[in-house]
Amino acid sequence: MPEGDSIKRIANAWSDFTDERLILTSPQGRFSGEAARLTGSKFTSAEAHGKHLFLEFEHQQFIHVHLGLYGRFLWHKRGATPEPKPTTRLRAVHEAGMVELSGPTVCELITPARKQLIHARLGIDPLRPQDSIKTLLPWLQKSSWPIGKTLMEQSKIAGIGNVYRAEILFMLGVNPWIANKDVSKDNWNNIWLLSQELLSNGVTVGHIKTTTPNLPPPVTLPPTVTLPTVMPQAYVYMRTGEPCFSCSTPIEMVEFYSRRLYYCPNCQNVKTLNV
DNA sequence: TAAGTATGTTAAG
DNA sequence: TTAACCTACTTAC
Repeated sequence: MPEGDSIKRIANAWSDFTDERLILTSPQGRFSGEAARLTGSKFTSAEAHGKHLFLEFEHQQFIHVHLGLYGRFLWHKRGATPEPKPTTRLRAVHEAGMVELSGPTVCELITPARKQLIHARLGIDPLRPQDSIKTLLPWLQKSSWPIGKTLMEQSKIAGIGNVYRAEILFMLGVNPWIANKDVSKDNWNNIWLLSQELLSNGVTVGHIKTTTPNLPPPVTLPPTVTLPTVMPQAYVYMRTGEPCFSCSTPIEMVEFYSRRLYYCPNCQNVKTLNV
C-alpha cells in the first residue's frame, strides 16, 4: 500500500531498531554484498521523503528503498525466526525482532551525496513539517499542467499517489483538468492542508481512509442522499459506475497520463469544462 | 483454487 | 515504449 503515509509508517516502525547492530542478509541474492558489508553496523535512524525510505547506519551509510507497486515489509515479533523466503531481498534480524523486505523497485546502499541527489529531485512532502506549499507557489502560478498531473508528480509534491490524488480533488470539488495557474492561492493552501490531514490520518490508522466523519466532502449533500452506515475507504477511488455519495451521479474513470483517474463529473465540474 | 488487478518506479530496448 | 519487480487482495469458477 505504498503512498507516502505507508512509507512514513514504515520509517516509524524501523525506530524500534535504533542503536541496534543488525544481522543483514539477502536470501533472494540481489542485495547480498551490501547486506554482508552492513552486518554488524549500528542502525541509527529511518527517514521518509515521499515514497522513498532511507535507513541510516553508522559511518553515513544509507539503504535507499522504494517499494514500487509490489514491495512489502513484513514484520516478525521478537523471537519469531521463520525460514527466510527465497523472494526476500533484505532480511534484518536483531533482539527486538525481525523484518523482511520483498519486491522493492529500489533497494541500494548509497552515500550521503547520492542521498542528497535523491532529495533534490523530490518535491515538498505533506508529512515533512519543514515543507510548505509556499515554496511551490511561484511555479504553480505559471504552470499550465493540469492539477491532476501535478498532484501525482513526485518531483513537485512527494508522497501523494493515485488514491489520495483522486480523493483530494473530489473532496475539494476540483476539476482534475484545470491548469495549475488557474487554481487560486487559497485553493492551493486548502489542497496542501487537506493533503497533510489525509496522509497524517493514514499514518495513524495504518491504511488509506479518506471517508472519516471528521473529513466529510465539502460538497453539500442533498437531503435525498443518505450516506451508507458503513463508509467505504474512499469517495471516488475504484468506484467507477457507482453513485457519488454527494450527488448520486455515477463516478467516472479515464486513463490520464498512464494512470487511472477517478472523479465525480458533477461535483468536480468536468462536463462544463473540457475533458 | 485460479485468475485478474493494484495505492509505482526503474532500466532495458 | 515495454518489461520487470513478484505481494496481497478481490472476483470468478
